[in-house]
Amino acid sequence: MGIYLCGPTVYKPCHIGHMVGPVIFDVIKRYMTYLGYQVTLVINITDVDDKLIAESHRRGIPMAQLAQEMTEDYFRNLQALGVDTVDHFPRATHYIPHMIEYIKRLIDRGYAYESQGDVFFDVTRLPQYGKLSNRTLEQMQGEGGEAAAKKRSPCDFALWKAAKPGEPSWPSPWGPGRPGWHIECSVMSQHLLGQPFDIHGGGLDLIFPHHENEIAQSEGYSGEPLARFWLHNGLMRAADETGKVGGRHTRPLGQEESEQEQAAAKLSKSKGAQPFRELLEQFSPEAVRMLIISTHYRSPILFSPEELRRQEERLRRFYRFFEHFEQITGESFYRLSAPTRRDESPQLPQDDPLLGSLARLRQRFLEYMDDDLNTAGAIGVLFEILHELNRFVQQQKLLEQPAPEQVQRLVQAATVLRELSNVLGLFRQEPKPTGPQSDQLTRELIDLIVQVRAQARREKNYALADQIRDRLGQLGIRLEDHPQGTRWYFQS
RNA sequence: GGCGCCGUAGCCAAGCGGUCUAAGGCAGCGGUUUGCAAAACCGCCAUUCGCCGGUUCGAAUCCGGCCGGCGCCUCCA
Repeated sequence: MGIYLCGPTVYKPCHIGHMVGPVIFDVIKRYMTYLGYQVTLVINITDVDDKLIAESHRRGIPMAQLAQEMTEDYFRNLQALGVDTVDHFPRATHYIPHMIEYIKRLIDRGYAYESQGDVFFDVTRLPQYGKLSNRTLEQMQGEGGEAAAKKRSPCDFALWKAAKPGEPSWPSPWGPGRPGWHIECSVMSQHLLGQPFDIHGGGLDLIFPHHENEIAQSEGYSGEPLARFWLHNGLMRAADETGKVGGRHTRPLGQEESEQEQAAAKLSKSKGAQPFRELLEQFSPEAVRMLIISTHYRSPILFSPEELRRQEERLRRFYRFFEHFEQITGESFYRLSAPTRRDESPQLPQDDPLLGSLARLRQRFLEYMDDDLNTAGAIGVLFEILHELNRFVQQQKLLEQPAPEQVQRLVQAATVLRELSNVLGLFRQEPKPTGPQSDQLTRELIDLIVQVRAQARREKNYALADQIRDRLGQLGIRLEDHPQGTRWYFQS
């Protein structure tokens, strides 16, 4: 099974919006693999483009260097998020000869024409043009500006652009130039996955013109469909000035809309588009993954710091259990080995109250995933599983006096959580403390203070102990006293 | 103007014709527990799904209108 996702144009550091598609498709690949499919996942890198040229001129560095830097930024961010299921990251500039051959064939077949060193796709030759985005040539304005004069029809789009002085270029039968925006996806997807392949994905904003034009090129080239299924993810939007997440903005009837009430806007058009690596200084990558998959993939996601904090809070419920689990069993939850395939998952005894319940919850999780990748519903089930596990720990007093046979049942039950959270790419390793003050010295100093406080508590000097806890709390460090000792963590 | 999406509790969010007097989470409120907190556990927190009509034995779910929000319409994931 072949999947192709449109990746970034690497001219600026990527923001959180660029992470939505990769996380969703990472989950898709994980789930499909879990179901037993052999999946090849491709995400392309567009490393030649007008915006790259403009940015490289502005910064006074070669386009290739800019692209390399931004590609590395992109890879680092994907890695932080645990997106490690991608098989190929083809780069447009590595496919120039393929593209030239591809364009030549389109000209030969009468779908493209050369004009003053540019090559354009002739959309009038393809009656079905516009079928993906449900629009017709009559409805469209087409592109104005300087390119318009060279085109037969205003809706024709560039396959090859003649180089202007000072622009990076490659030799071609039509003179030195560079590829147009859409051609790399047609060429690289065909090269790596064949045509048609199974799923083509991208942001909702790419349906037109990008994907429409890919279809035109690919169908013009071979007469075959490009992809069997199209999957477009909702866009991430930034919350408004007030930081309010709610998009409804109810106000008393008759009251005028005030200046401040600006609606949430698309990230690329707002100041919410902070470089992703800066965001990671304040929030854990797992919170970002959680945010992305807590909404159905086709819906827009509202981004705000408040929302990410909420995700951190949700995750902490799981982390606390994992700590308890390790205390009880002596094993790390993160390293539990669990079935990696749906059909390898063992039958759990229906008559066991705990394990029978887990079996039903597991079933519900899978039903959600089968239903158009309802990750939000599936995560809801994960919380119900967590609740069952916590309840069992409480009822059996496993932290105080763990009976071996009950511990064994807990491990079996937790293995179900391990199996299912793997499918979502969650909890794959122990979370690192995040926050600007999370360096090692700080952590050791906090450990020291906590030890001193423990001594005070032993001496029943509760006034001092409480004062330390309060003051640390003011610094964003939260303490929890457990029978087994004190746990602390940063709270952003 | 054209094409399309959305409106569920204070907030986020699932639900897509009956099992919905609507999952799950955040926040909040009681209780168990705790030196006190926190966490965990027990319980509470939308008879109602933007508004108005219609279809149906039955609607948050389908249709129409209205109100409100958002995206795309040539280079944004």
